[in-house]
Amino acid sequence: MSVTIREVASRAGVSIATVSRVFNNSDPVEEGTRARVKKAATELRYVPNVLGRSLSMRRTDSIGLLLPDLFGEFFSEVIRGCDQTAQQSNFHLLVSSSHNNRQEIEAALRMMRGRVDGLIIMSPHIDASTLNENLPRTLPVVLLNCHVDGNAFDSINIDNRGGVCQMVNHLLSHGHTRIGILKGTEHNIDAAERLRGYRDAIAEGSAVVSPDLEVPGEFSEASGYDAARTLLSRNPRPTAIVASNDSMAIGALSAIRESGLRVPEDIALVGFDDIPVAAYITPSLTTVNVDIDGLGVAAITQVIHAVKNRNGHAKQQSVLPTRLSLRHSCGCTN
Amino acid sequence: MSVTIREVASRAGVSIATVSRVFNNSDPVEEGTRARVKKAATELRYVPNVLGRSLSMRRTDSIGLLLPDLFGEFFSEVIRGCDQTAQQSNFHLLVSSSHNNRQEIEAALRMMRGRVDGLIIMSPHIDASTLNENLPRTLPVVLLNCHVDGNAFDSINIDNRGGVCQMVNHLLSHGHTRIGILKGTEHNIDAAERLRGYRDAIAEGSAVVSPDLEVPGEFSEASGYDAARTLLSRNPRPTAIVASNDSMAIGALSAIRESGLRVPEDIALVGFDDIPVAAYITPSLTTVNVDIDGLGVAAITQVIHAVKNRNGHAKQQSVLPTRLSLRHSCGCTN
DNA sequence: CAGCGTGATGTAAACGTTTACATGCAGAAC
DNA sequence: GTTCTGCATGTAAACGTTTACATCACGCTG
Repeated sequence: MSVTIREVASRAGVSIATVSRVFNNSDPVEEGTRARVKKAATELRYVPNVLGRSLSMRRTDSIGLLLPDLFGEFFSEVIRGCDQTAQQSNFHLLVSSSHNNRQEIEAALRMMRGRVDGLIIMSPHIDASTLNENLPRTLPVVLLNCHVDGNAFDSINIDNRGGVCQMVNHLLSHGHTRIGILKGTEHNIDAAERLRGYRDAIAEGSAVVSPDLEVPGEFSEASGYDAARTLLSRNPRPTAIVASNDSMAIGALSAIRESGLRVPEDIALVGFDDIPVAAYITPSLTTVNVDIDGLGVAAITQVIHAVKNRNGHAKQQSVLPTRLSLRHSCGCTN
Repeated sequence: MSVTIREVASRAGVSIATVSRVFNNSDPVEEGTRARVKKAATELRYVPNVLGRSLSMRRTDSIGLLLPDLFGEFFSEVIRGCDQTAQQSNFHLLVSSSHNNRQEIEAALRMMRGRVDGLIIMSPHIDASTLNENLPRTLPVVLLNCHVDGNAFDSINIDNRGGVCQMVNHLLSHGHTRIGILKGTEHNIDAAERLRGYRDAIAEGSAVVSPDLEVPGEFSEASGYDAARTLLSRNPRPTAIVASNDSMAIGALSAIRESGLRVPEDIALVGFDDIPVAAYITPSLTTVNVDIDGLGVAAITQVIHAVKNRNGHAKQQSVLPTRLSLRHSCGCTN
């Protein structure tokens, strides 16, 4: 029942083409006519219908964002980074989350189809064939922390392995040789890469290698708490613990306290992500810093670039570096 | 360049109407024709264009979600609750965030127009006239934690005032009479209501009333840290601190520790929201529990109900109750 | 004065669907 | 053998825009 371009045209005594021209500044329109059209439009409270516009122009000015299950501060930051950057370029964000298996992702991909000009996908469950089968080849896609082979798609990854390597080396330099890890969610690519960094650095540093030192978890505070209790019951006990993310580290800290041990005096503890709260807990958490906000910004920038080039640009795979945020929980004293 | 219903029709040797009927199960189609159409569609990898569909059907199957600046775990939870519930009803979520003044909100409202069948708005900067001027009267809207007079819109609010009242009463029952508050972001309705709860309970409980005990902040860990330092420098010092949310409480905890005081022995500390991390910090944080996820679920449920009734239903204003999560930081020992 | 460019506007065909209505055809009822 | 009923399908008009092309008036050039 909303007012259309036709009603504005008839009230202003012009054709619909002229109204369109006024609203898009696409062709010169005489000053008097322009004023009449504008007047008619405001009187009728006319707002152009985006659907008709999109259908005609074959673009939607929206970017889709496919996320896994949301938790913690991490995704707030990603979404914030994406949305702000998108807005600056006059794009909108279509967010869809909680896709935890291939079927759900395929459904989500099909849903997005036609609704968006480009897509950012952050999902551990995606692979190249799923993408190729469910997406038109002309749709720009940026993969965020996905594990997809080849260079057919733009991708941005965090240097998970490198970050953990650095961190383990740091612990080694503190003199630790028996270092445990609280693993992240199974089949999650971040979790797998962080574990790989741990194993590589442990092996290279000639520290103790033992399956007993690797405990499963799933990125939440609760699972960090449980996993740490398991690790603390090992004999001999590790003298340092690497948590696969900060939330798990916070859960672990609680478990360590409960068992009567002190951090970092009796046991060192480190995390990954550097979420804001990491600096404020006691002891402050040594962790691997990731520029989360920057991740979202980079992804949007890249996908918009692709949209403007009609996906004809050279695809680019990049890895975002990480750096250590050294605080107290590892035994550093600054 | 994507394949349309017309190409499927011609390949299957039928009219476009029949193809549409097959895809929508809207009218009976003979088994043989149906099979031919399906075959042609899969061969061509046909996917119906949602824009054409929406234009014709006059619905988009999307719900808009307007949020203020995102921070912390809170909004992740809200978005998660909304998205999951929306998906169950085959709706999508169009998220737009970071609207911190009236102009940005109006722009966002206009952007959403035509793109969504219903709208959830969470913004401290909204008022009834802004809504009426920028939205068609037929568009279902649910206001989340907004401060809009009258009963023209559906709304869901958290019982901010009641939650803080309960909490202050609890502190009074611990024997505290000099209780400070770290205030939330200025002009934010949640912040204002929580402050009101504090003042009312303090007055009613005959505790110390003083402007010195109210310190400004803005809902982040950093501002909680700063505000707590200010409060600790008061003479006499408060024996209990109410933070306007958990993030501020965490910042405050860090400041209190630095000053050499113990929580809860020397000073009690409480928060608001009950974000997951609250249970895992040391001492565990006594806070006002809000069913964040439930907030999103309720909002989506209500807006979808409105969409299905073409916004002709009786509007409903509801207040979500809160309850205390008693842990260690207030001096409780369980 | 013929011819021509130019600026302002209108006309109508896209864009990809859904759907009311029309058509055709087979079998049943009379 | 009509007429009626009902099913399967086709036709064409929406839905609300943008835009290529056509039209027309006007002033300028040669």
